[in-house]
Amino acid sequence: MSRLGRMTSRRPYHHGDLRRTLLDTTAEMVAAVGPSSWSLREVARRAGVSHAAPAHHFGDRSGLLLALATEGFELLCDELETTDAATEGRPAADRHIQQGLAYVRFATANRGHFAVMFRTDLFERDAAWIAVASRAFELLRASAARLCEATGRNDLDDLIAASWGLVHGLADLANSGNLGPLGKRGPIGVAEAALHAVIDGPARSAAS
Amino acid sequence: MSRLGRMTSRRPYHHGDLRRTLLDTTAEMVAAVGPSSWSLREVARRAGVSHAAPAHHFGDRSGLLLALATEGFELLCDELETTDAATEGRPAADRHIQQGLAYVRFATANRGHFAVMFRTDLFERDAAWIAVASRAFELLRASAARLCEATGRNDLDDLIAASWGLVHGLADLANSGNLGPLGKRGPIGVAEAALHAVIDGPARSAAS
DNA sequence: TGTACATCAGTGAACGCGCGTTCACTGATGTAC
DNA sequence: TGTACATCAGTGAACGCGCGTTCACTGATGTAC
Repeated sequence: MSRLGRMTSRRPYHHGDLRRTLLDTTAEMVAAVGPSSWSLREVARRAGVSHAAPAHHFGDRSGLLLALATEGFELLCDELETTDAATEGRPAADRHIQQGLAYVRFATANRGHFAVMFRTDLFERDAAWIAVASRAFELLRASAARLCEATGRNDLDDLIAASWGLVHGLADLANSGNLGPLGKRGPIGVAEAALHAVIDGPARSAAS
Repeated sequence: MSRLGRMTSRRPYHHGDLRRTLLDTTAEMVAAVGPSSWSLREVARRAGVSHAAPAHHFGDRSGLLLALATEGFELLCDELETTDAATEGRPAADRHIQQGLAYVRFATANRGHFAVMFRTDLFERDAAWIAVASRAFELLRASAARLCEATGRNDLDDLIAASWGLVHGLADLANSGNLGPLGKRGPIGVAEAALHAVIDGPARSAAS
């Protein structure tokens, strides 16, 4: 087979956007096999690149994970901010619920990222990770604080813990396939009903 | 050094309770490095036994994980049932909150088990796993149902999803060290406040 | 427009390692008679 | 109480494998003049 005959398959020496490709491929692999069982070599293989190439962009295994985790928080912040902007003018309780749903939406749509973001045993936290993780937390806090102010609640920290725990837990259970019969409505549906049941109180939930 | 001089260190050929020891050791390792990064050989090493010994009791790697996961659900059921018995006669809301705290207590006290129980990508579900996982779910459902009946709520499924998600999420965040400033009260303290804020409603939480 | 050179991105061979599993074995225990 | 034998639990050597990392390299790109 002549090399000259193939016009389109002539892979260039430089990849073009290898960094991006490696992040995407790793996210896919992590979503499939978890944040520990993927391998650098397999990622490189799927990206169509020699197994030593990733080192150029991320240093080592944990460098790639750190980059993925950081990107995850950025995507989460985007989702939260977009949702916040899109719900402007609506009641604080509604908006807070929508923030929670944004969390679940992000987590189920980006399973690879989500599976890695909080696994600080797998990488060394750096300034960028801390900054963006804090930013995500602040967005959540702001939403909860708005709700507290609107309703006269004075249990901000408890509301944060409850909201975050609830959406985080449901996202994790959904991603690991453990919602069982509860999951018939899909992760977002379950989370929406659960948040209503708990933020608005049972009366409203029952009425809906 | 003479072998005859040591009376106590004469390790017997048979271990005595190797199965138990392997489960404990694996739980420790999983708690330390996650449910994928532990190795059968290291577990055997720590148990002071040849690396081929575990195969005798669990077949292979995933067999050991399945056993650990199943035991985890048994421990969880124990915790829930004990707590349920201990709170007899108290109001349904209190009892439901205590069930949630039992979940968090179990998850933080048995991190290795908890990290494995829902990871059905790592082992093949068998009849025993399904049975005991269902039993745990039924305990949760029963507690939520009692609360619904006592208060006239008709959103059982939503209450289950909210409660389970909340405690599961907080347990996971606590175990991965991501509760941040929220975690100052400890996982149980956070969960208790969050459950109050959401089950009793904010009024009571604020008053406490 | 052309040439020299620095920089960058990706290669491929080599390394050493720990792993899971298999297998024929041996030491210990329990049971039948 | 003693002997034969089956069963069970653990051994240790061997296998083949995929892994992460290192390293000298080469192809491609960009910049200075």
